[in-house]
Amino acid sequence: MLNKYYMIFEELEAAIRNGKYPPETILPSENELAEQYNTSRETIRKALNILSQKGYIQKLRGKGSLVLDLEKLQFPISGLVSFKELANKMGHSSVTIIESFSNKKPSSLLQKEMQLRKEDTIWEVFRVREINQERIILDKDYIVEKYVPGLTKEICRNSIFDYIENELNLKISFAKKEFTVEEPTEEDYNLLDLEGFHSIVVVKNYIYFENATLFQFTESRHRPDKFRFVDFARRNEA
Amino acid sequence: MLNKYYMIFEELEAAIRNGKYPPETILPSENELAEQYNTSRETIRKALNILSQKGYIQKLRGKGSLVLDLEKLQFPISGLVSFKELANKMGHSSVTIIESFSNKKPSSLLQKEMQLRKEDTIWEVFRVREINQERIILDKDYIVEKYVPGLTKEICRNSIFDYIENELNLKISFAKKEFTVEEPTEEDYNLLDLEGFHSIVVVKNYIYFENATLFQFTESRHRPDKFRFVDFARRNEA
DNA sequence: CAGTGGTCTAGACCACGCT
DNA sequence: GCGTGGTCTAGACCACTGT
Repeated sequence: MLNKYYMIFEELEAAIRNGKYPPETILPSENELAEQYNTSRETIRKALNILSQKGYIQKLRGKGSLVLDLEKLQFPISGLVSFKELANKMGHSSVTIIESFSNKKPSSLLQKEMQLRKEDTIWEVFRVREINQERIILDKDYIVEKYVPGLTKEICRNSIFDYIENELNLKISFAKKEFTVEEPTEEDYNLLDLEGFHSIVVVKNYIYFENATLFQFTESRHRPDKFRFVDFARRNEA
Repeated sequence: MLNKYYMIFEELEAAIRNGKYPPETILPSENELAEQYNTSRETIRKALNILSQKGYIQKLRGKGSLVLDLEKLQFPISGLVSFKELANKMGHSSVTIIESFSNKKPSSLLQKEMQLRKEDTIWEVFRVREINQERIILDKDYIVEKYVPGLTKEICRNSIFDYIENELNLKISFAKKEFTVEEPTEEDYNLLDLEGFHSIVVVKNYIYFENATLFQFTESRHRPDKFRFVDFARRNEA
């Protein structure tokens, strides 16, 4: 990003992360920051708002911006993050196995759910994520071909998000996520290491571009013992 | 709220919800809205940003603010919502049963986790939520007495959040939520209707006031078949 | 009281989409 | 070229916290 306020956010984020501004301390005031970064107060406030939304700081009227304790509140898991990005951040040794890769007409259910035209085709990609030699996650991706052309097995072995954003230069913007718990299917038992488990966590993801077109539906099936989702929520997201 | 921008947000939200601005249409431009509401464009933009964060609209450069399909994206479940608020919105017939209500010294684990002083005491409230005559959810609340004095069984039968916000006039600000799946405990089997279920969804909630003090820890244990969590996430929360 | 964050303004320039 | 949203500014006034 080349925005001033986003760059300032990133600098402050880094400064908090590397301990320049430790938890329980107060950031320099908005006026001071405006001087330091040679900008206006409103621009500083945009940067601080992002920090606040992400749970880095709490603003205190008349006092300043309090740095929150990352240990207690942080979570690289929230928001829109791909498995690749996540595994990297967590430092796990992980392997992705392509179980199947095909281009087909969508099922009528999927066609309805993704509001596809009759002639539209999709990439169907099933991937198993192995962590420490155990098959933990089954990702079933359904991607609209006309929006994401040229997909290959090799790309799926890396990161589909990376391909979309850095090769195709398309901008992923928002997603609806839905979490439920179900009984494992035959497929789950075949593809994952589920000995002794009687349930599976299902995360359905509807993923949209900046222009509000739905281009991908992903069903992510997690072995329950390895599933953990952490979220930071503000009561009034003003 | 008496802020201009928040009132404008609420009006626009209502207008979208009651169909004045249907899905797939474009809102009046920021300049038009600024005139209509007799305010400046930046103030309008603050209102629109809230709509955007909540998944009501998608801003399209050069075009306008597109109204998104609530049916597809909405979910009164995200964020910080109490069971009471939720049950009301969903229109379920629900009953809250107080299993236990006591004031005690916290366990050493809880004392550490909530950063309490030696002399601090807590309210410990166990509540079972019954939906359609089935005991579905066990809520275990631990509330710091010095911050939330005067709690009673009767209040717990209604809404603790309501008491805190409207009687004590304290402002709940943010929370960290953590979702996992565990094996049910003896307690779960005793208090909930779990015949045939072998897992339980555990939601841990750390809840903070506006001044960043942690005043409540809640462990919410859900029967897996009735659990559903929906989230709307933007990739860059700017 | 001085300093902090919260709100609001009026105007500027830019990048983008459309026609 | 015109209208859209995206960014940025310089300044104002308010509410709150501390001394």
